[in-house]
Amino acid sequence: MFRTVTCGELRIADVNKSVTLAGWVQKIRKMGGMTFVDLRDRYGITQLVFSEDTNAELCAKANELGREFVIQVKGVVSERSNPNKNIPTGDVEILANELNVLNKSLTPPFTIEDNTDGGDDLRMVYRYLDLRRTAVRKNLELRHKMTMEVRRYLDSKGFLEVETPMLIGSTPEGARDFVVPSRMNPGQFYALPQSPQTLKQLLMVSGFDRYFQIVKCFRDEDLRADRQPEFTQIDCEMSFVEQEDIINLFEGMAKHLFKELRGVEFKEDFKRMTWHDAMKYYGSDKPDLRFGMRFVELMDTLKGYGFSVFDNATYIGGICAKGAATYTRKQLDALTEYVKRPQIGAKGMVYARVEADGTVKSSVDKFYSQDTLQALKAKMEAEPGDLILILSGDDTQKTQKQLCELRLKMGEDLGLRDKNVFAPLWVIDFPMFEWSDEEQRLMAMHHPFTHPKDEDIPLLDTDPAAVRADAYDMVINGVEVGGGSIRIHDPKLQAKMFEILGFTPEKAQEQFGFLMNAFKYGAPPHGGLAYGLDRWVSLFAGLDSIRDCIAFPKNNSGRDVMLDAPAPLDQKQLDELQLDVKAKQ
RNA sequence: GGUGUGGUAGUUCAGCUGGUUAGAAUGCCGCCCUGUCACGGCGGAGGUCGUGGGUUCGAGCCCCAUCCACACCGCCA
Repeated sequence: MFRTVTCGELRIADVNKSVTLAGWVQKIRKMGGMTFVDLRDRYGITQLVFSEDTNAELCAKANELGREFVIQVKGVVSERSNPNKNIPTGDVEILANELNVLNKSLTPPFTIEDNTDGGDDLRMVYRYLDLRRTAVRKNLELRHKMTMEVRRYLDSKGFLEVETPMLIGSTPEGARDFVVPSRMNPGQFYALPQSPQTLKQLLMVSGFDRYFQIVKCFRDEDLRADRQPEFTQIDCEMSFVEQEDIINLFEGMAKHLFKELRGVEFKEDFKRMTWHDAMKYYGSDKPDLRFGMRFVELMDTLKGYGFSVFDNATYIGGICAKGAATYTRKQLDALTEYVKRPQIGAKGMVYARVEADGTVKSSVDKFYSQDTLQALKAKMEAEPGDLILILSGDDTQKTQKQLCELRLKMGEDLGLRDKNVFAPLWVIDFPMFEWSDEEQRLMAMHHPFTHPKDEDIPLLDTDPAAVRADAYDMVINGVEVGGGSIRIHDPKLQAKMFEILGFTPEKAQEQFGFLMNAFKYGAPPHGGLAYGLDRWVSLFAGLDSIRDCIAFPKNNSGRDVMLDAPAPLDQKQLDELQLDVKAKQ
């Protein structure tokens, strides 16, 4: 045994015990005749004391230690004369009588502390050192706890965890696949799953009526702070259920997780909002409901008064920022610049302040009488001290998206996006399809197996773009933490979907024949959902990036800077795979 | 594919209108210090200013190209 106790467990009650500890040297404080060493492992920090009076030779040895040396210490637990209230072990220290250096260490390139001096880049290169830091380790501990609670909850509800293969076939639709060449089948490729979607549906056909899996998924698309090329889903599917059953069960799971991991109890049902309302009032299919500032449509109020920008607009919308009338001209100009950035793309912004006396002062005063501005105030339900911000444009959806960005920015600036406040909701009734300019055809908004709303099925023939789906997303604080749908289990309806999506019957058979054939053998009605584990954990941990809750994440361009992957292959490997690599342009 | 921000000591950053020997903090090394816990004191070492080119009497600073990182747009059923 290298140790009898960890560095986080000794207390005042342990005084006079002889113990052996092992861990990393966090810090050495030399005081002349005595030396203090902070010994760290993942459980905590324990102070070791070496004194010239007691053992000069041992004290000299301790003075030779460096940061991150791995050592083993034997000694006696003793009460401190000066306790440290900041750490749980602060009442005791170890009077060392034996010191073994198990391994030396180079000086690490950054400090292993909560407030490290290391930048993101460097910490990723030395991720194994970064993971020694409490702040990062806590995130992985939370992740562990979360997967344990998920398994506990779903097991209690009768779900079976079933593994599905990582090497599967490429499917059209959706994201770009990561592919793996097959040596035994030259010129052919596996694809890594974007999700186990079709496999879990096959499990439903097999009669596993409650399935789940905590599983890696792979999508070869450009990355963001909340997107990794490989990420983890809590993937679930159920048979003999309707949308309501799924929503209830997984809302229950969300509540369970909030309670167990954050101590937050939701007594009420989560809000539900149709996709249509989410777009209308928030300009987003994942609205952040931690604050108000709902959009108010102002076409009737402001159009037709000679202000050509509004007169020519097909959409005019405003938000009311409570108490923000104190914004200076400089701040308003900065906001205007913000929405005019190419990423947002607004042409400009109109603002109106409600003064203390109730009058409205706007940036377009010369076009509008005070009466009209008072009508604006009434429509916006604005009060003295409020600031009204207005965007307009000739593309309703685009303008609403811009207004959404402005709303989020104002929410941020006014401190309304508190990380310790959670506002969950279900967004329901998604459109079945969306038009793709690139492909010049309708694409499935969720995926091609999504069941249309029964009452909209007739529209499949007449107006497919108007069809709504039995699809639902769970959104918390403006983050899509999960989503799912009722699936089609009728092969005829599925064939019709493929037809609308532009598949010939032959192509559909080639790509999805396995699924459609399976459905011929008695597919139960089924549906499911997948939660994004990484997003949940980062939400619970209050992180800005999901990278911080992944042990070994990839950077912005999909590289693992620690392993230096991806990398070229040896010619020998390429030959085996019968692959030719084009020279880089 | 696009937009923006950044790249200076081991690390995090400052560096003015282009002008002497490029600074601070922290880390590291040495000496001192017997109750520290962000210990303290004194001293020291440490630089391809991302890379390549250009403008200039003179470039960390200006221009062009390029690489890398981060954020975002497109993209991500």
